[in-house]
Amino acid sequence: MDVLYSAGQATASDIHQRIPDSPSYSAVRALLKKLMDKGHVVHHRDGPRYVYTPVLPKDDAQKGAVSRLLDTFFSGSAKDAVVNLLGSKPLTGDDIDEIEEALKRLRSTRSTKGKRNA
Amino acid sequence: MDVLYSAGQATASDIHQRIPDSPSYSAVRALLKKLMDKGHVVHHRDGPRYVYTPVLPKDDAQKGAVSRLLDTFFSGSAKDAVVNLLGSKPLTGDDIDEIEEALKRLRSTRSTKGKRNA
DNA sequence: GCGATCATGCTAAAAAAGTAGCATTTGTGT
DNA sequence: ACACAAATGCTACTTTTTTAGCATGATCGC
Repeated sequence: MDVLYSAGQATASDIHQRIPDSPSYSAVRALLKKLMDKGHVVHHRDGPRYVYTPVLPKDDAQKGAVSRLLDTFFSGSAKDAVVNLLGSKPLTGDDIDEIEEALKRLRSTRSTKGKRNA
Repeated sequence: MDVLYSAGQATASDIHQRIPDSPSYSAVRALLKKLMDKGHVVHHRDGPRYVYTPVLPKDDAQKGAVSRLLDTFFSGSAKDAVVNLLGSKPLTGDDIDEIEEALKRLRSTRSTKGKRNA
């Protein structure tokens, strides 16, 4: 599913190739069939092969994944996660500016100005 | 493993209880034994039971998990993830202040002032 | 059209995970 | 000390997953 969400859609062999230490091609195909049965993915024909697509919209899956990560490693604190992210990867000046703007928007959204708590 | 990283350490029944839709207690115990064999967790006695602890330090596991999430849902962009996080959960004013400070520290670290790119 | 190639549909077998249950050990409370 | 509760060690069994392989159907190049 990670591959599917990352690529948007993929064929069986795509998926097999993009999984590090992946099981056999047979296993990947069997899994895809099971995911089809369970309704987690759909496929459509593209020439001689199937292209698989996740059913749950990416945004929804993302929400769940982020929430799980927050709970597991950041005690559910988005703030802690953000601070960690800021330190984990190099950001360009433009990146920082964008984040700054998002922060500004956040502040202006928060009730009336000057207040200190939620 | 999520439970272990979230709690720091846990007993078999802790883990069993904290997993939603969890398999049987037997399965959890069997899995823990396998994780022991593979060297992913260790345990020590605490009275009549075992307390399990992950071997890989939390920071390392976190790094891997964050990296995977970034790749799967944010094209590897920490900036996109941060912006998403800012919009996903309500933050207190203090939270925003802390993030602001982290941003400030980041800017001051980045080469000489006034520059626009990495 | 024809052969080669590639992906699928399917089957059978091996490997792994999940399950249940019980004997044994450890600790708790009376 | 004793009965009771709880967790482990172990074992046998069931279910699921993984695997390999082959026949069928679709596409591409010649």
